[in-house]
Amino acid sequence: MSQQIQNKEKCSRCGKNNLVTESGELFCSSCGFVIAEKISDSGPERMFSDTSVNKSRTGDRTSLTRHDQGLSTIINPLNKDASGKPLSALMKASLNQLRKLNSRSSVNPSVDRNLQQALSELLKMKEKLSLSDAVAEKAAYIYRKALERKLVRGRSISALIASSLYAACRESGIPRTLKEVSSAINITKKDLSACYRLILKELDLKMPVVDSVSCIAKIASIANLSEKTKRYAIKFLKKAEQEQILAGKDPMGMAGSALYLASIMTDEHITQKDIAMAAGTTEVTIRNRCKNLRSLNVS
DNA sequence: TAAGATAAGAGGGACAT
DNA sequence: ATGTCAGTCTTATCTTA
Repeated sequence: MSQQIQNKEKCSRCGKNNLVTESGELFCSSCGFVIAEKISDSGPERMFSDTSVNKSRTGDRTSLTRHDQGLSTIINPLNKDASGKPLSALMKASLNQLRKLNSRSSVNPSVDRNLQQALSELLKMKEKLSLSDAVAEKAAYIYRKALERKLVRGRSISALIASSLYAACRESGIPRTLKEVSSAINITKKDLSACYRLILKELDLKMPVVDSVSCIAKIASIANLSEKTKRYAIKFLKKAEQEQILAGKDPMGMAGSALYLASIMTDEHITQKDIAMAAGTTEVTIRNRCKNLRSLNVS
């Protein structure tokens, strides 16, 4: 899902004409300079089943705040996914079930109430985590599927909607950690991850592994690191990928360590503590990952 | 003060029972 | 369904340069 979209502007650092947007960040594919984060995705993201097709992307809120007026807007009848590709037969089938659920829920006060509460929580989280509408839409969609599977029974709405949002982030390749999401809605990381795994299992979702390279941009901007350092860090990660030492490791930890080692090479002194803070992990983890990474020869 | 080392504890996956 | 096992990450504490 992480398609790159070319942009016409020039990079303000290297001047080249290679700006792309990916994972909600606008950056230069030549030098890696990040021009803006959290920009709204310019790709196709919604289709409308009603007649008002020409709504501006940046205009009014649409389906998210209209849960009480008509759920049908969120599931378009075209059987296309967010990027406009046709859906698989399996997806079509589940969409049909979902439409049935929607038509039923308008006369089912309990489901309706649940949705209202979940969506208002979702909006809060979306603001706190600075996420795009597209991700929120995706999260709402996942949540409805979870509702349909009766996954709320015995679980808190907060946990379920939070894990839906986390899943949406993962699917979109936007780096948000379990920790960030869980603290945005005041549930424990443990609950969130348990709920997230349940959703993956029950809904049979397949998530891409978090790309540690995309974590680099995030950490580096928090820690104020130079482009040069970032480039070295990416080299480290590429090498690490070849050597297959990335598997099973926390991507934020890997990215943080790569940046740390890179910052030594570029004489850009940053402490392990600061890196760990920026990466949302601990110094110990940074050190352990560094041990793995040090055996690699990157020049 | 920063970095390295060590140990205890938690949570989750794989696998067997 | 439940238990065990190996591997990972986190937290806390101590040592080293």
